[in-house]
Amino acid sequence: MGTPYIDRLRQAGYRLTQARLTVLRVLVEERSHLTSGEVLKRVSQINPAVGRASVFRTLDLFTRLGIVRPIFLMSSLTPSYVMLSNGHHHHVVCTNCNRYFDFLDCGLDNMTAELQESLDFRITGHLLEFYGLCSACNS
Amino acid sequence: MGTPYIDRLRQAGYRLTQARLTVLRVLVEERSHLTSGEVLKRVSQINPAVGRASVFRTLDLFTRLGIVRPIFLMSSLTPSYVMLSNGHHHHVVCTNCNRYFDFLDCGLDNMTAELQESLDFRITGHLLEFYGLCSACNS
DNA sequence: CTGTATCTTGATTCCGTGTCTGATTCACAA
DNA sequence: TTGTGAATCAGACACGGAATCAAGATACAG
Repeated sequence: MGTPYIDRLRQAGYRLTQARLTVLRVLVEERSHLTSGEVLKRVSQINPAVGRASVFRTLDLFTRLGIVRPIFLMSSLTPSYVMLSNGHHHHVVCTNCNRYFDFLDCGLDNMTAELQESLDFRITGHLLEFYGLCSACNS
Repeated sequence: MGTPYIDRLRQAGYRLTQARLTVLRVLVEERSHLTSGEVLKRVSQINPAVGRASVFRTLDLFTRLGIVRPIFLMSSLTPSYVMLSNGHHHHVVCTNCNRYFDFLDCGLDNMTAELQESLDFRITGHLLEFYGLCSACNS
C-alpha cells in the first residue's frame, strides 16, 4: 500500500508516528486533490488523537520529501495536495468553473537538464498548470 | 506606460477607478515579484484613500483578466504577483534559501496547442515552477 | 455641462488557515 | 525493558483574505 513511502520516511531518518501514518493513509486512500482542511477532517475521523499542528507539519515534511506536492488551482486560497505517484503531476484548470483535468506527460525532462546545467541547480521537481476555459464555459 | 492594460480593462467593460489605476501603477513600476502585502503597502503610500478590500478585489480582477498571475514559490504562505508582460513568466526556486531565478523561454507552445485540441480547452496561460537546490545550498 | 443609473469603493466585521508555546508522550536503539 | 531525544497535543494566537452594505465615484446620455 503506502509501503514505499513508509520506507522513504524511515530511510530519511524520520520516525513512524501515528500522525504521519494516518496522514499518509488518507493521502493514499483519497486519490484526488485534497485541501489541507479536507486532510484535517479525514485524519481526525480516522484518529481523533492526531492534532492539527501535526497534520500541517506532516504535510510540510511530505512536501520536502517529495511525497506530495502542493498545488494551487489558480486561486489565492489554500493549496491542495496531490500524491506524486510517479514523479509527475500536472493539470489544466478552468478559470471559470474551477474544474480541473489531469495529465501526466509533460516533456520537461530536457528543460530540467538544461536548467540544471545553466544555473548550477539540483532540480528536484516542478509544477505545471495550464489555465483556460473548458468547453462548457467557452460557449 | 500601463496603457495597454488600461485599454484591456476598459474593453472588458470595467471602470477606470483610482483603486485600479493605483494598483496597476504599482505593478508596472515594481518589476519584481510582489506579495499582496507589498502591493498593499505601496498602494497606500501612493494613495492612502484606497482601501484594503479594493486591493484584493483588484488583484483578483487582474488575475481573471490575465494581467497578473499569482505565483507560489513552493510555500503555503501568501502568493506573490507578477506582471504577464509577454504572456510568459517562469522561474526556478531554491527550496532551501527561497531565492528564485527567472527565465523566459519555456517551449510549451506545442503542448499548449495539443491540450487545446485534446481537451477542447481555450488555454490562456500557464504557470511553470521548478524546485531544487541552488549552487550555494547544494554543498 | 449636468443629471442619473449603476458599478465600485471603503470600513468594518468575520472566518479559516496555519503558527507558536511548553508540557507531555512516544518511537526506537541499546 | 528502559532511557532519551524527537515528535506530539492542546489551545490560543496571528494574519490573510472574504462578506456586507451604505456611501461615493464613474460613464454616458441628453
